[in-house]
Amino acid sequence: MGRGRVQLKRIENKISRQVTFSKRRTGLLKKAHEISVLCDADVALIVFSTKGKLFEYATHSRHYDGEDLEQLNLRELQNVEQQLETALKRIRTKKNQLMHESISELHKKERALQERNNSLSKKLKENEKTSEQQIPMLHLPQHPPQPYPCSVPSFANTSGPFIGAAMREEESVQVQPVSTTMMPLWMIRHINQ
Amino acid sequence: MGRGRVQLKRIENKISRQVTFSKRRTGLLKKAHEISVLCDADVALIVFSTKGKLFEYATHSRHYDGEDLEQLNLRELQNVEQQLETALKRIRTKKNQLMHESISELHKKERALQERNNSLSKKLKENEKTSEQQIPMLHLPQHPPQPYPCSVPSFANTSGPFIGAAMREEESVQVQPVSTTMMPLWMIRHINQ
DNA sequence: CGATCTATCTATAATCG
DNA sequence: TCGATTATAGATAGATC
Repeated sequence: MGRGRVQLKRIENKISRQVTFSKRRTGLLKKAHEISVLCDADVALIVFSTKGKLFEYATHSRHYDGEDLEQLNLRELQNVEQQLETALKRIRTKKNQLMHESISELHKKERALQERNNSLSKKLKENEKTSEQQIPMLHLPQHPPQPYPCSVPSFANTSGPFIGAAMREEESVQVQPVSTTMMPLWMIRHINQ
Repeated sequence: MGRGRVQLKRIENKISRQVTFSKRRTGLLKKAHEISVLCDADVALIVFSTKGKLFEYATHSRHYDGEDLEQLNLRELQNVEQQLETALKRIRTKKNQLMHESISELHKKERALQERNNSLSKKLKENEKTSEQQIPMLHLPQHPPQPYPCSVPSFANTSGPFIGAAMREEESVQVQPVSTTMMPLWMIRHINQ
């Protein structure tokens, strides 16, 4: 639109990319609003600029801040509570599974290294018999002989500081097919700010 | 667009509303895609038809289904877990507060009714002295004398079946100002399908 | 329902202040 | 960085199949 055909690729000129973003963002929000009104549809639209600035539109926005929470009746709250609990359970399950695998992997490596270590020591000792050189043993910090856990406990309060990292991908942009389970992960971050 | 100006209000004709929805939805998704590519922006767009059918676009979609969860590293999971926990805490706090208020309100009403009841009984007895009519006392089902709770316990597992109700509002649609805490409640429901 | 076809209406790229 | 302006590209309402 406007004076010249548009190539569908990143605008390299920073200035005009910024300008285009501003204009198209406005247009997009407007259209989102229009379709919601004209067609009685629920719409949620979230746009982040390259710099991370957030713009959004939503047909009804029952936020998670105190004031709007007031509006929710008990049944709604029970529903949300249930939903969040289920999500939390899944996240924990996955996290524990990953830690489990991680630990298992480390044990394996540890054993392998220990064996290697032993065989090296052995060879060294043999060498020492033929030479006069003394090479000190390497002492690795020793884990207590950890029993292999059947289930890893939940680590509810061990989260580190928020690292808003690496959620961008360069060329994976495309129209997604319809699915009811889709939700970009970074959206969740905005539940709590 | 097209042959005639558009009034920004719900299209009453069901057929053309449906058609318009289909056309504009396509356009909206396309524009969402374009701005994301042209301006290197992250975009998430979710549209529900009146009938609840879901359409969406997202620049990167790390879903919550098993497969994509695989991709998430521990740090990500810890973050999400923390976020969900915080959200859950707030939801519970609010729910408990509402129940608390509700109980308090009911107690108040109960007391008022009891007083009214007592005074009515009194009057009745006085009347009985002057007439021969016998009017039976009203027996209300009696609550045990409930102590006023300082804190209402959490009802983690009392949620009823999901009721996907009443999230629509007729005329509250408008472009929202930018905020970092916004997230429509109904989105959360889609975390767990 | 979708797809296609215009006539029109909108959005916006380029430009200037 | 912002608003206006304007020429055009693009979106789409209504109609037809």
